[in-house]
Amino acid sequence: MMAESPRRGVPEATVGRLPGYLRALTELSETGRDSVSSDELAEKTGVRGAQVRKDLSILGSYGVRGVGYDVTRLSDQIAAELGLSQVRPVVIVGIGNLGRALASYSGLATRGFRVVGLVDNDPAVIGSVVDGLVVRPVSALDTFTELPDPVAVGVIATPTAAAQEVADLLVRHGVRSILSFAPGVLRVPADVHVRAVDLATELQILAFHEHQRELADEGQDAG
Amino acid sequence: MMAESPRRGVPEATVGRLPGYLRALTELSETGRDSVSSDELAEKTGVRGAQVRKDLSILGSYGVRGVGYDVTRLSDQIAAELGLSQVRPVVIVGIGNLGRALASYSGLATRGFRVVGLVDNDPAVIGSVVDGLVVRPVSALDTFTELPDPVAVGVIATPTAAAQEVADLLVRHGVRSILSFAPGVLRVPADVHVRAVDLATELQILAFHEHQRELADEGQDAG
DNA sequence: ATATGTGAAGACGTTCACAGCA
DNA sequence: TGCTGTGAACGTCTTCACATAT
Repeated sequence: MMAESPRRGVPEATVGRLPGYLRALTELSETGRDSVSSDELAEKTGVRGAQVRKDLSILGSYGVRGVGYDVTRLSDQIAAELGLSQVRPVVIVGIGNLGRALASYSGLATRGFRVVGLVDNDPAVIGSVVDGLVVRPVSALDTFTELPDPVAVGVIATPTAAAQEVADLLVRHGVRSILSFAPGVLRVPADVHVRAVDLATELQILAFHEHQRELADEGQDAG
Repeated sequence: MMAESPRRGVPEATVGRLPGYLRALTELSETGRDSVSSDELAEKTGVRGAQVRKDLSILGSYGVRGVGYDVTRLSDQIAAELGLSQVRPVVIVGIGNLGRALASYSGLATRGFRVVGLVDNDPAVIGSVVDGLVVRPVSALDTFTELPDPVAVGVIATPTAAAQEVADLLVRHGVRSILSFAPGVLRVPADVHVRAVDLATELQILAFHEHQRELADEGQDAG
């Protein structure tokens, strides 16, 4: 009745920090370091040492007491946990400035992904070459989703008005992970994962804190 | 010694949802609706009704029992809470594809912000016009930070290697809110707020869940 | 001596369930 | 009757503190 594997269900909060650890470990590896302590890893990723240890212990990781963690081994383990042992193909829909920025972002290739498709519906853009790939019409989505290794992640970089339609299209083509840069909630089946990044939301959160400081300053001046 | 206002310290989780509520309310307002229930607002923002009510009660909001919330009034109240009663000036550093995408994103103007400065260090880019603004050299940052209404938020859209340097520069110019699109942790004084958006991190989190489904599928086939 | 791994405590966030009001 | 506002229950995440291992 119970699971027998060393760890069951990595907490979402931990999952959110794994990419940061992985990035720090990659940097350490490039500078030739082969061991790192939880406190140093914490310092490099902006969390506390105890948090790092808890996170890594959830993965069933083996550090060495009195020494630290083996950089290469831990790196491999986190990559495996994130499913990055295989390179994951990505398709970008909407090749405006944002789509272009994403297409040419080298951080993707170095961190487990490969952009295999660029799609747009603007005839003026279709056929142009961006970062070595020809932009294809939306109708060509099959090309990328019917491969033996089908596209895993769809990125929506279209105007807001088209986002839901594109999401529906991606879902119909079997894509189960979507990263959207459009504001608003996308309606998708329960087995599809969506992450949304919204610039205005981020700025508004910053504005809130800015505003709080203003209130605090006023309070001090006039209190 | 103690605050007397109706609410002290809005929880960070609530702050993170306020922009979503605001967006939904703006849409409702545009379609002429003047009242909305917590359940409807919840449905439009992807949270639960009880969550909406809890969040709004923290703001000291007045809904009407049996009826719902007044769209305009609630909208104004959330905008005020987020410090959006005044338009906040934004400067974007790094005018590549990403910087351009941000500069021409209409969602900023409609949601409380105004891009007042574009800055780059590439002579080939300096002097060009993007979305009605001339790109200025980094040395011109003073132009935007020494106004009577100084720049509130700096956006870092540079390559990774330049991000920390730009952050230092922004801080030196008095900017206390930074939105960074570069991977990695920026080192800033404690009174400066940083929010980081990293594409690769988002994709890796999606990859994790994709991977989990693969494991689940295998387990079902071979279990 | 040094740094991991982890139970226990504490802080934080969400959901329930219903009293209270229109 | 309908929907808000909220204490209380519940669940999740973080931090502490120290036993444990090298």
